Amino acid sequence: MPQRTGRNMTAPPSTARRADPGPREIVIVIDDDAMVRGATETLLRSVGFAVLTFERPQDALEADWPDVPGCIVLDIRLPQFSGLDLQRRLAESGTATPVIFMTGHGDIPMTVTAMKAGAVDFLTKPYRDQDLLDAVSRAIETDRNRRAEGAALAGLREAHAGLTQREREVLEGVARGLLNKQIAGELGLAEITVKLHRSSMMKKMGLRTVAELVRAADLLASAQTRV
Amino acid sequence: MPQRTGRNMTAPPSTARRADPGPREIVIVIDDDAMVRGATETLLRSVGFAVLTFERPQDALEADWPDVPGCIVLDIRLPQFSGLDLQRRLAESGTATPVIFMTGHGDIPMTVTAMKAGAVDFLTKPYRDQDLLDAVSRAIETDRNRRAEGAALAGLREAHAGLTQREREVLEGVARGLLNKQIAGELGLAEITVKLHRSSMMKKMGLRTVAELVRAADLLASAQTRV
DNA sequence: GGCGGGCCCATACCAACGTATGGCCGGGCG
DNA sequence: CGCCCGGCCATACGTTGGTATGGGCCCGCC
Repeated sequence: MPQRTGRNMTAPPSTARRADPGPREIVIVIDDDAMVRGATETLLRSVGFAVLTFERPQDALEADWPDVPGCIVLDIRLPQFSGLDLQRRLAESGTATPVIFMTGHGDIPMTVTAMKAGAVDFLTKPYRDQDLLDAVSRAIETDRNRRAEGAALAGLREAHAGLTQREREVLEGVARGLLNKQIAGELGLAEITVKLHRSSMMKKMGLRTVAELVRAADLLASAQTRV
Repeated sequence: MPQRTGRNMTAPPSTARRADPGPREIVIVIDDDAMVRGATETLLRSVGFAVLTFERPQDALEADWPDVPGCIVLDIRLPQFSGLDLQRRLAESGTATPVIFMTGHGDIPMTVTAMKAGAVDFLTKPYRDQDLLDAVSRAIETDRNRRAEGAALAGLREAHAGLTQREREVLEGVARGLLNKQIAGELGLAEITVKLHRSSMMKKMGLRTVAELVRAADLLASAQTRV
């Protein structure tokens, strides 16, 4: 393989504005210590991860990363606001990228808070390189699964948004296992009208069987209530 | 309300062999320090929990607790084997009762291991009484939900076990959204035969709609793969 | 041997589903 | 204004689902 310009990023030489196809996997590293940032970046790059480093968590929040599987590695003690704050803010902004904490002087309550908030791992400095690599690999695998589910859900939500109100009502009735006749009764419609909405709804949602519809409706409902 | 014999357990004066209706909620306390056991038991009883205390984790494993919502509170450092071992053994034996750790001299890696293994909380001594009570309340609530789901699942599994092989095959086909005709083709049967198995299966499973069936089948399948 | 249960199939009938076609209404839009 | 679209309903027809009834086969158990 020929060498690229300078960095070992796997990006085409075309436009360099934004990460277009982007790297395959990315690790966001946040630490106020430049030495740590450099060492961590070197380590992660050596095994093929793309890396973005930030000194301050605010910078990481404002930057937009490539939309590929990844994870965040950060010290729990950081300038401005703590790693726990960042974790919370990320969750609030809908970013569910897995978070790995590392710290040299953390305490147990802090650890418990971080883990309960969904951190996938918590490393104590000094840690072995392999420990970080293992944790990052697991976290990225987690993110990959999360993204697969999220993509399916996003497609469903988009299709659901394209439904008319009536179609949504019929969808809900079918998912509850009601007969067309019963749905018609609830909505004050004729049975034939329900059939029409139902047929149109199934087309728009790309569903072909009641089984698919039930699963899709449950996915939408659970995502609704979780948020 | 008249006072009972001596203890403030809500048990009828009939047979005292085993906890028949049992207390409403139970907390298992495991600690090698008799003072801690006593103090913790007093605290928990004062707010209405039933409490069982054990000095050694082995005792807790061998004892059988009343089958009511509850949780386990234990020190992470214990004689014979550690709290982490106990947590693992409980999981292996199918007991998913929530675990709360408390410790005076734990370290972060230990905390991380415990949390990743599913501990619901991790208290550091000295803790405030209220912290323990809060953690216990949350854990019991978790257990209550887990039990509600488990009971529903157990009923499903029992019904599923009562099906014949053919009925299970038909169930699986219906859950995949296949037509009776298609199921018949896959199984090399006549369509009418599939209808008969299907009808019998729905009766045995206590299901009345395809929607219910799909959800039941998915629950069974997910529980299958998780174990 | 009889008896029950699982398994298989056939005929028959009704209910529910799905689709097509046509008609009516109201509102937004070029 | 005409047109389209969403919503509503009707008739009609073919498919699928659900149940009942009756029959046959095999096997284990009392």
